[in-house]
Amino acid sequence: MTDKARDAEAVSRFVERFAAQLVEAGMTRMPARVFAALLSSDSGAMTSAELGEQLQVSPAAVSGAVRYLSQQHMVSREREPGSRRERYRVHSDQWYEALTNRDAILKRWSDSLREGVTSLGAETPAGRRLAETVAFFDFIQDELTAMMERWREHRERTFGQP
Amino acid sequence: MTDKARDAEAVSRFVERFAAQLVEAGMTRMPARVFAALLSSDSGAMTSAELGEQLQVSPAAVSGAVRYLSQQHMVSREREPGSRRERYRVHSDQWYEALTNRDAILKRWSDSLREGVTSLGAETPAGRRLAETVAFFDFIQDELTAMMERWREHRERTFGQP
DNA sequence: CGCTTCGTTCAGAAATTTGTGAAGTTAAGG
DNA sequence: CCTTAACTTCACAAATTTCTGAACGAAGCG
Repeated sequence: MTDKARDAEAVSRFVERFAAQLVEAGMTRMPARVFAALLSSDSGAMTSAELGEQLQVSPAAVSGAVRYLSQQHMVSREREPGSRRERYRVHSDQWYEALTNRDAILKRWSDSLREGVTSLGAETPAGRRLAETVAFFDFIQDELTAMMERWREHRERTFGQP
Repeated sequence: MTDKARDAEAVSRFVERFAAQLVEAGMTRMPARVFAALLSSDSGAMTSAELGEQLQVSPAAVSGAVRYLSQQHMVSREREPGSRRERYRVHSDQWYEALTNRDAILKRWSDSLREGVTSLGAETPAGRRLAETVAFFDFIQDELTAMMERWREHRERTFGQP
């Protein structure tokens, strides 16, 4: 068994294992696998063909997964200049990005809950519970922002330049 | 249309709307609907029969949803003493609980990633990326704990006793 | 103790989701 | 321009998930 083969096997084992964890946490399978594969590639970027081969799936499946992932800001696409190949990349601070984008979801929850407070009546017990929930989400939102800022600092201190 | 009927309609509208948001964020439909229903009830607790009626689903569906929700620590079960009815309850700090339990997931991710660092080699570029990801999650974990503590304080100041 | 009322579990039907193959689109290279 | 390579899109097949109805189990009440 060559070094290269050994690596491929180790990589694959990690990819599938980690992807399974992501799935368990609510992510769909193919995007999870693609993301894990990118995360464990040395360059941090792979072409559609490479992904298809590693994961043993069709180009169509890769395409779908990648579309989903870029909507979620979990990968970015790059065109290799002067080639029809496209590369999909994870940045090392990709989780940071992804988490930041959860803000949008929290915002919508807040809005929806606020409507609930109005329509159920701010004076009713249910209204009060919803109001408290709104307060929680607003609090979390502010805290998340601050937390991400601290991470950026922490990261620079620990790993060098941004 | 009586006051009660009007309320029921307004409640239902909110429940379905908010549940839809939860679904959009990855939650399964029935648990989302049950949770939203509990959240917008005045007492914060409902019986299986009440949930079934409000949501127009079978007892079996309620049972399944509730099982899921209590595994996720998003509702608690109460036995009404001297009755075969069971009540399912959301606490006002239920989100706090739920988020705290996400820690377990983060922990498993960290562990899985650490394995990845070892098996891919800490000196490889991929290994370094994974190591940075581990650092991120560990950071988040600590921050979450602190954040939840701050929320408890904030909540007491704003809404009165714990 | 049996009756009755809730709740749970389980097998299966229905609906949704997921991935494939094939056709379509865009853009590089001769 | 025409060819070819790469990705995307679409219709469909397969697998999975989700909810129901029915049978079962436990616990109060007469």
